Amino acid sequence: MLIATWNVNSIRTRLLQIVDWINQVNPDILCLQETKVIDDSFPFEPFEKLGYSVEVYGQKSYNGVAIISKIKPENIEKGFNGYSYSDHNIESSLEQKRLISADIGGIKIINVYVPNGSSLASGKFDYKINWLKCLASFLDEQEKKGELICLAGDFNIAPTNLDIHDPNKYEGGIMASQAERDALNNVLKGRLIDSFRIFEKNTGHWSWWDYRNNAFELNKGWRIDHIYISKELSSKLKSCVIDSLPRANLRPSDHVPVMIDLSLNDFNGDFIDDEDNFFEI
DNA sequence: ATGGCAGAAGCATTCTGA
Repeated sequence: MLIATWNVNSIRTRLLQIVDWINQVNPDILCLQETKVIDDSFPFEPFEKLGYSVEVYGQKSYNGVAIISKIKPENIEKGFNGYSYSDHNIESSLEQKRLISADIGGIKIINVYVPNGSSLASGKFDYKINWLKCLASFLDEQEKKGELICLAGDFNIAPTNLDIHDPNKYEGGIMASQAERDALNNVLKGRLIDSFRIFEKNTGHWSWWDYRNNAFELNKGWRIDHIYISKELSSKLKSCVIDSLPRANLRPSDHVPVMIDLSLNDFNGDFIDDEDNFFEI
């Protein structure tokens, strides 16, 4: 079962590129972030024509997440459980549309768009840390229920200095601070593992390149898009790849897809092995 | 320290992102 995540930076602007990518790769589940559209205006038809179910949680102009899945998702939840807010200074009525989760093929798929935080001195940074505390509470609740988890999305955090093209320049700053890494580790709590690092121990692998300063051409990127899975699923993990090719498209998203392949005995969909179609820069 | 590039809203320019 192929599970992918992609911050597309506007579903409407990127629609044809996303459909092309689906046709090439044939993922079973695709988690999208930064759809930037209200639910009534989401382009459902192109995905439904390809046989996918579409679940969305969007808002005007900013944020927005969606799950595209061959198997019909069940127990769809949009945002955090109410209890998660109360301890962490986030009003549910002010919630930004950054999380959607569902049960698919026996796994709890949790699709997140973690706030960027702007800079460490910004109020947005406090929001980011509080949002990650809510996410930790949300995962505690899933763990209590005994769920097998796949937590995928744009985390806006480089987990280690190996995940930054120039750590000397950026260490301690936004997306690379100890406070953010601590907050992320408090979500993972050792119960979730970074799929990509099962297979690749070296630096030089990025999922995001700034639009500015020819960052992609110079390969000055960051690895901030991640797929974390329950430890119990690790024996099922066949691969994790970053498909950097879409970043070379005309009018690309600044992020590229990340995808894992899980071999699940009880999965009743198609098994496609597309590893040969992926390249690392 | 700042800008650079991109998208949305909406029609000039501002806000936001990372």
